[in-house]
This record gives sequence, structure tokens and C-alpha cells, in this order.
Amino acid sequence: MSTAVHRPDPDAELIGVLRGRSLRVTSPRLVIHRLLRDRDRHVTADEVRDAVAETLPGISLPTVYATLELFEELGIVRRVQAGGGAVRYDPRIDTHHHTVCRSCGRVEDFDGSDALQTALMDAEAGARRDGFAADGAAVVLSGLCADCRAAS
Amino acid sequence: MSTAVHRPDPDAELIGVLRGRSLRVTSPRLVIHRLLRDRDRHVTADEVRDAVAETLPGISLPTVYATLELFEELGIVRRVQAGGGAVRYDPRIDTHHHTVCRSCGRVEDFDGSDALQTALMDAEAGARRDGFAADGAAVVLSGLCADCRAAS
DNA sequence: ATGACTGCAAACTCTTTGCACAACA
DNA sequence: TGTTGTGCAAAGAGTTTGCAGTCAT
Repeated sequence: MSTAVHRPDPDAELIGVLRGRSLRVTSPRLVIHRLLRDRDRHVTADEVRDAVAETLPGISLPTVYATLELFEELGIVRRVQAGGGAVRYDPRIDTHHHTVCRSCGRVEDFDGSDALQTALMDAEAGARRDGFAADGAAVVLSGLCADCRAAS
Repeated sequence: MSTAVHRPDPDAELIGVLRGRSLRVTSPRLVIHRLLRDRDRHVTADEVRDAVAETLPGISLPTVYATLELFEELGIVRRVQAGGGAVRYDPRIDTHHHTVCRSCGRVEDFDGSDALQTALMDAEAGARRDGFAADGAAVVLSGLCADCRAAS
């Protein structure tokens, strides 16, 4: 039971990636990384700031943005542009899509069917044939969430 | 040859719709409507303002936004949220999607396959089953446009 | 010690709001 | 004439930038 690595320390994981790129291991990076793992839900920069401020009271929004941008480059989060409000950062890396409520702005995950996935890959291939080097497809369903529909 | 309506006057069309809702026929509405017909391409509010300013020098951005919002309600344009920049207003009402260049922000149309359309409708139906009243599906392919790829 | 990273403040872009005047019906 | 729509100015949300100081290496 000594070299148990069944559930690797997420910090250690991040530290490895940062070291591998000669980037510095700093408190904001560690704390934000933990937050993303704990929430496992797309969050806005503001939400990250508020949540992280409990641990690092001095955290600044520019640092949050810089860190999330870095994490995006590292493949730790994905930017999600859904609806008109703030950009979301999604710790779910696997292929999935989003619903956005036209009324309250709420954004939820939604897993596409295999057929959708195939059709999107075909669409990317088609775009490439036209000279556009597609590297990602995002689907956003808009409408009314259950709560807003009940309230109206 | 008197009652020729083969190519109905777009102004007359808009005027009819406005009258039908007891809305007023004003210069900004007519001129912006014409612009959208002429361009037949998704435009930003800023682009509309610049283009319309040639005809109506005093046009204001709030009026442009108000008019585009009205046109959206009337089903004349569709809001397109693609990439990080400004919202686009698309005079193409029929179902189609968009590519957005990660480098220059350029947005282009792209027609999905029937398979994609079917898969999206299935996705909407699935979301409805989960309580989300989906009424639209938008696909955005991100990547590098031909120009930006050539330049890199 | 050195340079990357942070925090602060300020700027910037896009969009909306409040209010008085103009103009459509 | 009575509103509806417009223009102006200003505010607002979200994000980025510049710079001085701090801290990981």
C-alpha cells in the first residue's frame, strides 16, 4: 500500500505539466485547478474569483483570466461560449455540448448522440475540404429550461 | 403588367409586417432592412451603423441595436453568437451554421448535411424529454481560415 | 539573482439604459 | 395630438493591458 497511485494527486498532476513546460507552480494555479476539479462544472471567471477568494483573499480577476487561459492551452479546460453572458470554462474535456436558457442564461451539459458526433466530424472534414482547418465543433441548444418554463 | 409582384418590393414587405403589428415605419428601419437585403451576410451592429451612416448620417448605435432586436423578433434576422467578438445578425433565416477563425475572427456560413440536421433535431427532442424546451440548435466550427493558415 | 507571475488600476469593447426631442399615425 | 421611435450621453458587463512589486526557481 505504499506506492498507491490509484487516485493520483491532482496537484501532482498539474505540477508535472507545469514543470514540463518550465512554468512556475504558484498558489493561484494550484487553487484554481483544485476548484475546477471539485466543481466539475463550467464556471465563469467571476465565479472562479469568488470561490478562490476564500482561500486566496487577494486573488485578482486578471490572474484568474490568465490562469484559465493557460489551463486552456494546457488542455485542462475548454472555453465555452454559450449565450450572451460571460464565457464559461469547462473542466469537462471530453466531447459534449451545451444547452442555454434564453430566459435565465443557465448553461447545462448535454451529451450528443453518436450520430451527432459523426455528423459533426463529417462537417469538419467538409470544412477542411473548403480550406477551413476546423479543429473543434460546438453545439448550443437554446430554449427555455424547466424552471423558466414552469415560471412562465 | 400592372400588378407585377414577381419581385415584391422589400420595403413594401417590411411595411406590411410593421403595419400588421401597429409599429411605425421609420427611416432607420427601412434603411437597415435594405442593407441586410443587399449584403445578405451576417453583420455586426457596428458594420450596420457604418454602412447606414452613408444614408442616414445621424444614425445611432442604440437605434441600430433596437432595430436589429426588433427584426429578430419579426423573424427577419437571426442573432449569431460565434467566437468572442461582437454578435452577428444574419439575414439568412434558413437553417445553416457557421465557421469562425480562431486567428482573425472571420465568420463564414456553412450548410450542414441532412444527417447533421437530423441529429440536431434528435438532440432537441432529447433535451425536451429532459425538460429543456429547445427551440434552436447552433453549430460553430472553430479553426483556422484559409488565409490565416497560409499566413502562418 | 533573475525573470515569471501577480495584483492593482485603468482602458477597452460591446451592449444597454434614461431621458428629452422628433416624427409617424 | 399622442405616442412610438430616435439620438445623445452615460452607465454597465466582461475582458484585456501596463506596470511595479513579489516570489518561485
